Amino acid sequence: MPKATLPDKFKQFGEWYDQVSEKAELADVRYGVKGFVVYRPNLMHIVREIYETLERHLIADGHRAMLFPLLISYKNLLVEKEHVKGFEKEVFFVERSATEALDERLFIRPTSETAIYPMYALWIRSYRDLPFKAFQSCAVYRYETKATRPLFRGREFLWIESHDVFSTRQEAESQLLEDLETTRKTFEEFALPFLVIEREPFDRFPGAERTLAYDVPLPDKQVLQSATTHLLGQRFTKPFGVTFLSPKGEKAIPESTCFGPGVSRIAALVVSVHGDEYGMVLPFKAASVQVVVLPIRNEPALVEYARSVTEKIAKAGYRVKLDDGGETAGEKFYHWEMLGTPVRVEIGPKEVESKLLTVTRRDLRKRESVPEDSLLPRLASLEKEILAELSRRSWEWLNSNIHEASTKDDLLAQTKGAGGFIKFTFCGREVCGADIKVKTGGYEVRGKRADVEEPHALTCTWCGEKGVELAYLAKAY
RNA sequence: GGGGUCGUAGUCCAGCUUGGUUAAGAUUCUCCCUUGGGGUGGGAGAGACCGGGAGUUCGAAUCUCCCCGACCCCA
Repeated sequence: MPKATLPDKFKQFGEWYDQVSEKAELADVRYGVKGFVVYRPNLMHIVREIYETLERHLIADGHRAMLFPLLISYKNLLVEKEHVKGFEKEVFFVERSATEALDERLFIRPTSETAIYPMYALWIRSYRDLPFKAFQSCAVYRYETKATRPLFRGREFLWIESHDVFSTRQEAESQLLEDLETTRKTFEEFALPFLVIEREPFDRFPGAERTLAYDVPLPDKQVLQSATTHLLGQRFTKPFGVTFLSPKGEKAIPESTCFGPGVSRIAALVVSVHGDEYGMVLPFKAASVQVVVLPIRNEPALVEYARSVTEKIAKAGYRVKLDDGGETAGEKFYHWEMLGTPVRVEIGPKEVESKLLTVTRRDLRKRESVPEDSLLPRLASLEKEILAELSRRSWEWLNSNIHEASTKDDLLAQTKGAGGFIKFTFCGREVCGADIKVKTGGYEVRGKRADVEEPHALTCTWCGEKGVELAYLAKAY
């Protein structure tokens, strides 16, 4: 029987994650600057696929790509007060070259509102320019003081930020739902689950009027926020002087939204949610090698047949690799399992003789025999089956981590036991949320479901004041 | 923000208490032989200015101080 390569990710998630990151050659933490990691090729493939998917859906939703500079004039930071306050401690400043002070103080984008809105003020003149929907794929920088963790929390991370401007509040509101769709479709392609939760007023992005967040529990049952979409209203358009002329010729201030899917974090989800004790488990979409053809021994007859099978698969459009290295079969199995390669075709004397191929799927680690003639249709069905299986498992994982508390004692007990999300009736008050956090050892009110209405009790489960919503509580990254 | 633990080949680590030969082992990597349907076995070789700096000393991986970094616990 094959031995597990990694620790149990549910029992020792930190250790599991570090090891898979190293053994599958994902992020390299030896770069030597706190909060900054190197994205190695195996990780970059996943990252690029996530970018491709998000960008495809954003473009289908009417967005266009753009790119703003990394550095922003310090003056821009002062324009919107609440925004500054929210980011103050996390902003990197650029104030000098090696030999002299800069003419103008600059800062590195922690997010790009302050770079983008002054330009929008120049570009947007009339209602005909609206809606204006654009995004950029880039890295942003925040001086995190808490413990950093590769991909989950870094001082540099990759994301997309879309910044959309509308004539009316209604259009802006509905953009939040479009962003939800973009997230839903993207997550679906990577078999990832999520809960879309509207953040409490006291927990919003600095400057936002509404914030929807996409939360996913990791194997240690702490919750990761993977993306957010914000209704900014006139919060930025007004101070940055973005205006438009209405059809009647009246000057008006437009409404805006922004959407920020965290590509680094989504990549971390792909690794963490699907992975097992043998390494990554990737859906076809995320895999740089989708099918590996593996001669069981390095003998000419086997390699030759394996090569013909490889070519056939390649012609059908799959990313396929022939592993004709000199390692033993077992070593190769472990290697490709660590990398999460969805399908493995094993070629030995029996296969050459019978043209009956041995096909192993990574998600279930099960072998089956497939006649060579049926290989391509079987790959096509495996692609769907693996995605469906990973999706089934990951949603089951999410759902099994949603609990409900009807009394304060119940809530306290739950926070000590199961972890994950705990549903409860909340009064909506910040002081109550703060009290919960202190007394439960770090559980935070995430907010209520944004996609469905859920009935709540009359009084707050925690403090007994009037209840306003069914909220979700979780420990978060 | 507060407290704790730890930094020795790419990786995991012994040595440190009690300073003193060439810093040991495993894994990894290269080559040879062997083996081959779940990490074969053997041999040869490569790889470490012991996290950085300063100090104590005839002599520092080992003792002292500062800095950097990592991990864990608590707010």
